[in-house]
Amino acid sequence: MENYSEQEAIRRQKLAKLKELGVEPYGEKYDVTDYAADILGRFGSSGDIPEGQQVALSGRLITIRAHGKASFANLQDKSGQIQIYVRQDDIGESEYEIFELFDIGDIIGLTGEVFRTRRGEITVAVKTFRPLVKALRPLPEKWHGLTNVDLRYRQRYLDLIVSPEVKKVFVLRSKLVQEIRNYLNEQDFLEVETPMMHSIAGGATARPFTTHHNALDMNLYLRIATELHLKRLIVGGMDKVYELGRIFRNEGISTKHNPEFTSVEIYQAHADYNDMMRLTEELIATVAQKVLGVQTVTYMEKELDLTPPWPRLTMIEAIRKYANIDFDQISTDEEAQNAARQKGMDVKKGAVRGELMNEIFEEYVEKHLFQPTFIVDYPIEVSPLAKRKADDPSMTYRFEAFMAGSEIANAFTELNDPDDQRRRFEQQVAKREAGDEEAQMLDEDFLMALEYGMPPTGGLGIGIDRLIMMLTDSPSIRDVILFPTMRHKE
RNA sequence: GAGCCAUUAGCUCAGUCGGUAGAGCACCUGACUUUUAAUCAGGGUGUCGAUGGUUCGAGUCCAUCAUGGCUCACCA
Repeated sequence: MENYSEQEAIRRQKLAKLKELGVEPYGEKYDVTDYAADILGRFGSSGDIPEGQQVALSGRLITIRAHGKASFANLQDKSGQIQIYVRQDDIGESEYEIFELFDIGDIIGLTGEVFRTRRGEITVAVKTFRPLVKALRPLPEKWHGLTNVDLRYRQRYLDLIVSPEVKKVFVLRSKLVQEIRNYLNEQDFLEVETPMMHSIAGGATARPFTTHHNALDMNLYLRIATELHLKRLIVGGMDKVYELGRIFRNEGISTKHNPEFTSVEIYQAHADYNDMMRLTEELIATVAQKVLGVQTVTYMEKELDLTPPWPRLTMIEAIRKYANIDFDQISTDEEAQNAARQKGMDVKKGAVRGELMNEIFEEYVEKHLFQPTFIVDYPIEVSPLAKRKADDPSMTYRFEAFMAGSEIANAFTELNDPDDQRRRFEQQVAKREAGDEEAQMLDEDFLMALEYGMPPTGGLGIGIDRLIMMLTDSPSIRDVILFPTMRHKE
């Protein structure tokens, strides 16, 4: 007992007392017929409540106001809270004695009749009740709730109990994800599941997590993208597929990055990146409309208008506009290096035009892209899986969508020339051998698939967590991930 | 990985110049049968993140470490 805090010890004493009185503190399933929000909705904010409105509900006691031989309390269930009223005269002395052993945090089931108090609050006058579970630890304070972010993430269940707005975000997340699926399913896309453990981590430039399979004595990577497997399915004739699921990248943690995050990748044969742009803006606007009822949301105190069509700007135009550099006038690596140096950037030896273009874009342009914007046509050096533009072989049919200064989607007309793909992989391997741990690996098996022939295809990836951030006005990715990655605490 | 900040009761926080630890909520005792941040009277429940050091004396000063947040770097 000496390890328990005073409050825990007292709760355990009450637990023992309940058992002494012949009451099982960990009750069986309770037959619930009503939920708090439904009851409140049924009777409105004023007016008489007819007699005989019987209800049965269960939930957690969130506040208790004892007045001697009667008590008020608030009961919280999945729908919200409702006040309950317990009177010794109504339930009898021995039952009231049991009720007095309840603490904030306990879960009980009860039946009663709905009435309106003098002050007008809809309340359930309890007739019968039963303990369902005794809480052995006290809940966080009712007024300030749980604000210690460390505890909020590590003990998310407490955050959910005491912070309705936190719960609301995760309910919205669930609905938004469901609507993404609905939208894609209605468009005749097929949801598939591909391996999460890869022998080659491909489809993105990122450092993977590694693991090991004992029976096969084989090292495996957790996937960093779903791309290469989904394209194999396109080769296989599954013309419209998507996968919505977890991706793992062994990189930094920030308000925009969690080591595991959720993406949806969508592939459509006989489509190109223009089709993917339309799909992106329609998909996002539609799910916002369906779940939030609007296409204009507030993010960080600014209006974010999701209504299609979103503006399209080539990367070269965007750089000209925000960084005042005209890459149409820059054709060599040396000229690009000079332009970057003039901007005050640290230019690596041997940096090439396409990489510098991308760096300048990320440094000077991205942060300006608050309203949803498509940045179109990316340099080939940073787009090893995208198809080369017919009219400019240094550029690809690729776009990224930006919202609130963050990249939320990446898409291209897929590269389906296996020989070109092999050369691009080989360039990545060379970068890798030069020490770039994020450069891609050569996936021979994927190249073989391409050699069987992949039809012209548009592919799209959307970062679900970031999209949810924007749609729920959440400043940190940890606000939209129930259990964000945390350091292990001793 | 770097810089800055934080860590005190179950929770939210104060703690002055280094002098034996404080408040609100929660909790305990008593009163109270329509309250609602219930009220009234009483009660402080603590390894001051950890370990060293300085000092007669450390929550407070110094060092190291741990955890978290923010910013930067990396990344989506």
